[in-house]
Amino acid sequence: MNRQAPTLEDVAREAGVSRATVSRVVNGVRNVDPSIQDLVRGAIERTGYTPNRAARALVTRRTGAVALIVSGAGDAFAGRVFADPFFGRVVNGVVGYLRARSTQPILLFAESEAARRQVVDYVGQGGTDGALVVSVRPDDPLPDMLLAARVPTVLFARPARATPVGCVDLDHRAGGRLAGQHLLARGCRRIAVIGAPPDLRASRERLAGFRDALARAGHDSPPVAEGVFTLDSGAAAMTTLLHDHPEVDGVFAANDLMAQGACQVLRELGRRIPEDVAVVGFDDSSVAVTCRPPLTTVRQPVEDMAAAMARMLGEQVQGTVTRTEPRTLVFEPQLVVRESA
Amino acid sequence: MNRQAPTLEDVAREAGVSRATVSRVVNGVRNVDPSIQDLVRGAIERTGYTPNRAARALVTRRTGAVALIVSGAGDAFAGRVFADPFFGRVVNGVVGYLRARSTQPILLFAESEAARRQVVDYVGQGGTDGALVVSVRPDDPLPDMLLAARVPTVLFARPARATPVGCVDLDHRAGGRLAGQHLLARGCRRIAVIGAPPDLRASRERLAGFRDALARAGHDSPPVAEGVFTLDSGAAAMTTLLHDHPEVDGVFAANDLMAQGACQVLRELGRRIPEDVAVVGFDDSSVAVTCRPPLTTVRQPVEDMAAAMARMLGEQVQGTVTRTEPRTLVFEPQLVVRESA
DNA sequence: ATGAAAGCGCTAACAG
DNA sequence: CTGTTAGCGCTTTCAT
Repeated sequence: MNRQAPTLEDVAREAGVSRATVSRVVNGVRNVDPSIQDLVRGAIERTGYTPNRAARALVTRRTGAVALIVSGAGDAFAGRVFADPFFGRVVNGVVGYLRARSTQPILLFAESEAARRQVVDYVGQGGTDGALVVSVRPDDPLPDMLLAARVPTVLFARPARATPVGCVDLDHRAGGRLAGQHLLARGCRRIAVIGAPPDLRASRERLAGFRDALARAGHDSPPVAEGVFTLDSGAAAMTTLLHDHPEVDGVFAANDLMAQGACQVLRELGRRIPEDVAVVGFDDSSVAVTCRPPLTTVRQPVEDMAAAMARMLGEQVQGTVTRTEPRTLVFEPQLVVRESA
Repeated sequence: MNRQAPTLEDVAREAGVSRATVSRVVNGVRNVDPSIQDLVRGAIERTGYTPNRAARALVTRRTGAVALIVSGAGDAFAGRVFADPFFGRVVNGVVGYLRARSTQPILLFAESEAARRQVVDYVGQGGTDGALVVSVRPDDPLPDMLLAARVPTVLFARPARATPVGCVDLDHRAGGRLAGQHLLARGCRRIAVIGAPPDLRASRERLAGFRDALARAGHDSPPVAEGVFTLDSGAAAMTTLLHDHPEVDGVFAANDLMAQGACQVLRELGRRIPEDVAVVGFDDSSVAVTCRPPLTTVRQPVEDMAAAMARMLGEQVQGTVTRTEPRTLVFEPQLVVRESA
């Protein structure tokens, strides 16, 4: 245990070559005689050499790691994040992309003011080469903090305030429209909405798109009950809706989790889905499949968006000096029809 | 953008002192004249200095970061992990403990052979000071790989093979017993079990404890249908159970997610919970509360266990040369009575 | 194709 | 209490 980890120097001595040569072999640089390569590889094997990340990062100014920061607020934040299948899809998308490029994805939680500071310090001090941020709150200060710390950053979803930073986003309005058209097409006439916090651009646009669709078909603007993306809040909103509009025959929920909550309430009250009330969700997260009945929903290509986010960051980090404008990549939603509508 | 990040040297020049003094101020070492401290702090402010993590880690041989590795297998691994509220509790426990010690918790996913290699490289090359591992599979090779790479490691749950490594675990047998006693006490007589993969020690012990309780009360060993900890598998197991034993009046599921699946099936078939069939889960994860009806369950003090795991690792990393035996810390489960039983 | 040498930015003895 | 001096382990010119 006392033995220090072997260094490049040790390997060089063992192989009878210089440090530089060993370094070249380790990093797969050409211009090394094949026989010497074997020699070195043998020595590496024997010594059990492992490069030292810190030393390498110090000179290359690169860590080979990228942070995926889930940012929001509240106690038991991780618990909430882990209860929402949406994040799983983001992580999968990012991890899939980064693995193939032998970059280490690192998941960080910024759940409080103190945590934000710690996280910004970590990446700002060169703990990673850049940051991918998924914010839960619209007025999240994290992106600005990251920018101030000169950390290459890409966001999932455009921030409320215009910020000079790359991001990927969805055409939420088109998604809302898709939901509205579908409900109309299957004959619903007394339609209601379980909305989401209107301070989120995504919430507003989903709702606007949905209203669009109804308006174009000559329908009134639907009643809206607001939730906060959780199952419980969806159930509560559905209860409210049913109380005020017992004759409702179609519901659009701003995400799948709330749609699931709505379904639970509906079924408890003996309403058949979709016969009595049709339900459309949003996201196409994993609950859309496990929900009873499986949800018809507006699919957000989250994995693709996440991968694109990682790719954008990669380009920014590689940073050919060409300082390109931070772009926003907008993806198109898609209606997935299952049983609930 | 071209300006190099300021270094200790720059700050020293700006403040008119030596590098060492600035370093002392930055690291809060005593023995620095207060007036000079102010001088230095001013210079830091003006230059916008941020310490370089790599340089610091290189000399201190410490990163101030700890990896929390979620290890398992399968496509869309992150998706599954994020669908299981259990992990959220682990993360919360670890994060809570580490934050207070200004250590950066880093979440890593080891979902495939390649990923495992990458992750072991990352931490083995000094990317973090140690690893906390939560394995999904009993024969996970990761702990051994970590050990071979000389990474300080602590596990959540004892591994199948004896491994010289610290871990925290639950008295699963006692937990099973608690569930059995409760079902018996509320008058259930035709009891069945939704089990979990028997290659997991935890599964076997929960079941053994449950059987214990029944046996002591003079009951036969209950029928068992096996699931894999997911909602779907719980529903499927419940369906099987009802088919083979339609008269069942009490069910013990090896985790909450499966219990929830069971509840869904039961309700669809018109069985009232707990009047017709009482259901007891395991874990007391967040679904226990959101489930309809809320689940009576065996609580696993996951947050405490996770914090203890982080603490053990901390002690190991600080490593007074005293090489203590790797211990296993065993926690006691607790019955939480809600509505389902 | 290989080696020698100069740091990367920081901490930690050791002097003074 | 402060400054000087060695490195930590690695990559990377620049010679050879």
